[in-house]
Amino acid sequence: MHRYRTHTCGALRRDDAGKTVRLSGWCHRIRDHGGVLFIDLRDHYGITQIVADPDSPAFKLAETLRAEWVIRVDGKVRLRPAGTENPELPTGEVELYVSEIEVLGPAAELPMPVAVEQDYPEEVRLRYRFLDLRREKPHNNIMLRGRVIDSIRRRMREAGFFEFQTPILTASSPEGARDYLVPSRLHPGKFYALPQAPQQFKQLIMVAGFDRYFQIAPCFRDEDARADRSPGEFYQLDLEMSFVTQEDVFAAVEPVIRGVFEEFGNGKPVTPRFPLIPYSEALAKYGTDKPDLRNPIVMQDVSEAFRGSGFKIFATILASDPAAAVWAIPAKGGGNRAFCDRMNAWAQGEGQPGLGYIFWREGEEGGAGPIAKNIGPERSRRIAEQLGLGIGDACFFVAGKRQDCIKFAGPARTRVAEELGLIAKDRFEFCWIVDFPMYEWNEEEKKIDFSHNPFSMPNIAAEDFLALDPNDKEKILSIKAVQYDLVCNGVELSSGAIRNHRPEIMRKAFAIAGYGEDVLERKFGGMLRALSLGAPPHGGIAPGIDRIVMLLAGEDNLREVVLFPMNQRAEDLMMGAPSEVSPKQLKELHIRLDLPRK
RNA sequence: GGGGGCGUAGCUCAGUUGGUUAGAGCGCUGCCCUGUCACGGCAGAGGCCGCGGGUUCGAGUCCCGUCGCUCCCGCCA
Repeated sequence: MHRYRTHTCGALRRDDAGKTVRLSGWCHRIRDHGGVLFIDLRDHYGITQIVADPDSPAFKLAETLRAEWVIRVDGKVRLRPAGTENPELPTGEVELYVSEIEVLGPAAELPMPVAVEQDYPEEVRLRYRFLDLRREKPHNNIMLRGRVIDSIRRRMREAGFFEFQTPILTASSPEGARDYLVPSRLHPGKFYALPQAPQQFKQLIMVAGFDRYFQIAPCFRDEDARADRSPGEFYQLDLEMSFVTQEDVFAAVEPVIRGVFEEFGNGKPVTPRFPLIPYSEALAKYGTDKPDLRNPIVMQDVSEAFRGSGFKIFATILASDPAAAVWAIPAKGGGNRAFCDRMNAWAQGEGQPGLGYIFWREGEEGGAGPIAKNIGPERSRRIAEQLGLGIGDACFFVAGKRQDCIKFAGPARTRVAEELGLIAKDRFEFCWIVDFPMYEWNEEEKKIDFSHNPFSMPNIAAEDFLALDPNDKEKILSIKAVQYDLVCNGVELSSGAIRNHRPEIMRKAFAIAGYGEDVLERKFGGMLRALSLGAPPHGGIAPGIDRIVMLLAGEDNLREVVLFPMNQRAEDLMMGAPSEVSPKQLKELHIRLDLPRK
């Protein structure tokens, strides 16, 4: 007989009755009736009921067991007495009548219970993560994560991709997020950086001729956390392909993502063909570049209905600024004053002056509410017509500079849909956001900046781009990059691009953003040299593994799908990271501390 | 760096307009209980009410500060 077990705690069935077996596991729950005692013995695979009574030689020891002790039990499998089977358990038809118990790992009083489904504070859960992970939900989430990654690897290999490892200790990169730095012992005053993403490496892999790269890649960024953004480190399905257009990347990635969501999405419908939505259209219709398409509300520009109207606030805004607009958020089924007032109060809570509205009800086809009174029935009827609204519906309005009002209209659109219950929860709605602007205007520094990743290819002919006048601000700001995002249910899953593989275009692109040749050489010299020695056109994308698993697990916090997450302040409460180091270690690294005074 | 929420027993939480000795459930200790599966019953231990200061005859409760956790903004693909 094996030292610890002949079966797992999820294995025994009716057919095993009569066998003498050995199980090991944790005491999940103990029910001591005095004369008969039950232990639910738990391991990774399941739960089996152990029974002891005073006739058993193990009874005395059994009475001393407590929750979460690890024990080994020997005994005979028997059918449970008729009427006492537990249909909730796969092993519920049988039980193990115990003859011998060995305590393998006793447990002190628990800082948090394991066998209870309840919410516990993050601090306790993270400090005792190993206990938290024994619980069913966290345990299953982590197993789901592993299965998702297995499936992704299989799908990527089948699609002709090959997995590579890229360095963890690398060079600090000038663009993007703050780096995690690692001091060099051999090179006083110099530092490695942990990669924010293997961006340059994967491009170099393409230059090296490997054609199709992927990696479940750890990425490190020293930025503040959010619920959907882990502090410090996270994983991406990083991939890159040579000789491809944007369409080729979509055609490669979309089936992998869709397949994974269909495989692990518990039957929830997945968008059959991910629609392409230009960035500017996404902002106009949904008020965000990561729209939740489960929300059916589509916004529209209704400026014309307010221009020169009796609603002076909006009319004045429109008259005073050619860039101003009035944005409409239609609210089907929201046609009552209570709802409209509630939304207005919400907007005020968000620091807005309010949220103007019209609603339509029986007998007031010309619209009700203060705005309708001011603009008159003709104009409000035109608005209803433009947005396809009728009796029982409402419409909210946001006015101002386009960018400003979109910033608020997006959350308002979400809020309206949530309040009215318009969001179809049980589905995965995907889309590609395309045609991101290449540059944006930096108002503070009065200069042109890259709006995304500087490695993206501009979406105009090479000769036209090279011929651009760096002072032609309007033309430059209108240029799109071959850059795209993958969005699901309002969560940005991924960002990618067709890369700029032409050194002269790269030089021009950086020059427009105000970077001289010397800066470019210093920061990206290696990359430029690689691109000047025979680089294939290439592009890729990097879907976030953690966010994919988060969506599939139905969680709204990344920490629920990360094995050992750090807290919001980027501390590992269990391991005690970050920690101070010895003076000797610092000396070796040529580092002297200069701590902030407190 | 900024804003919101929270902080009471090992854990989850209640605690009235400021008023005597701060409560409940789970867990823990002891006792009872032979078919439970969130077993049940009786008894008990366990509190710097995050910390510091203030107002008050009196503060878990009100005010100020501070620390911690969390959500958001900034930041971040």
